[in-house]
Amino acid sequence: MNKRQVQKQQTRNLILQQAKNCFISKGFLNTTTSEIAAECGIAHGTLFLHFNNKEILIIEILDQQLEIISLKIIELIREAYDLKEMLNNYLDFIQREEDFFHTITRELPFYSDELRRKIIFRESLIRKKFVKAIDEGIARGNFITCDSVMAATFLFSTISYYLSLKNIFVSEGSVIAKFKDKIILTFLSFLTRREDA
Amino acid sequence: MNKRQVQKQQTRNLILQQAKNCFISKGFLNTTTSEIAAECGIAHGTLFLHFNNKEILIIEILDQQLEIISLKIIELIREAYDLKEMLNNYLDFIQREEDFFHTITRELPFYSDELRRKIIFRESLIRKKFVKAIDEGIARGNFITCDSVMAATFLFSTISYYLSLKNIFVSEGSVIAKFKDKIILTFLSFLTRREDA
DNA sequence: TATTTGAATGACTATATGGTCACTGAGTAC
DNA sequence: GTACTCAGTGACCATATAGTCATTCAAATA
Repeated sequence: MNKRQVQKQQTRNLILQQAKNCFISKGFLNTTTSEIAAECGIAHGTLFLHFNNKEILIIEILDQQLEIISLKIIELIREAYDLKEMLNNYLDFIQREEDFFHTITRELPFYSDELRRKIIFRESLIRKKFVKAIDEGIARGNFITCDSVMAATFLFSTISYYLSLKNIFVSEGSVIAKFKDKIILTFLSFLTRREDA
Repeated sequence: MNKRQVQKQQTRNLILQQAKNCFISKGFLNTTTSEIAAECGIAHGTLFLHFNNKEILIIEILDQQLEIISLKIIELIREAYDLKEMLNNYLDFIQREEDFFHTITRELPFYSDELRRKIIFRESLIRKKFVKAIDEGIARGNFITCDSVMAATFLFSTISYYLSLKNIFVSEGSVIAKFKDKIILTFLSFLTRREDA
């Protein structure tokens, strides 16, 4: 690569980096291309030299982030030895990247079909692990018999609910931190079969 | 009321009526004031003669609708003799007004604080009825002991989830109709204590 | 009938924002 | 060293949309 190509690559990376920061803190919908350019210290027009339009930029960043994040999550889940620990690891991770998840969850209903499909696909991979864990619990007789897919939907919906309306529940700090224990406890009490009492 | 006052009132009502239709079918955020005016067959400026700004118009309509709807729901719930029937009545009603609920649920995270507070408040009244029903079930020994508020959150989150992402689950028709039975069945199986099997 | 009132008009403004393009100047190729 | 290339520029454009205001004309009033 000659000087020019290196420079171009650097600018491209700079845009991706700054855009990611903007998107995470303000959301995809509320970040303007001018803002991103300003944040990078480049001209507004330069941005469109590297990315034909805003949507393409968003998709590239989202793809990148989703890939990284979903792999990490699946890794964390795999390390767990039961549903409780899986949930713990999962929620811990979401908490660490809460701004990102807050943005995605809140804006999801407004994304283009393509963007939505990408997000839902990644989530479905993670969700499958939970469904499998529930199925195993049922097979072992530890959990009540129920529709495991629907059970997972109850779980993921609840997490999404807290994430998307985060501002209602906490003025600052993490919603997930605040409700993690209760979510886990309640969900497990839903599933767990008790003979006693 | 003289002719002028009558005319003014009629125009005002016309705006409220048409704006409501627009808002329900397209959402509050995606409906423009010009559209509403066009739909009413009045000049754009006339709208601001009756409502100082868009937000005020939205709030008035939302207040109206929420009041009507939440009273009806509470009525329907009261008629039910157990949680299952409550849920059935509740979901039937949501299904009938699904466009409205779809819009509200999807856009909620983007509303102003005031708008959000109004919606959440109404929902909380309905939610309380369910919490109470769960508490009674627990007291009677029919339901497992659990955090009833959290249990209700799982329920309402799941309903919101299907409503807000409706387009993913059905290309046309009602999401609620599609998932109603499964939601009820799963939620009840979560709560119900079983000694058998 | 003459004067005042006020509902309604619609052209206009202000602002935001995604995207374009003619131009510049440093880097590259010969 | 000269001609060419292309990353970068920033003024500009198109569009959307909430909100304003001077003007109009029918209704109310005296």
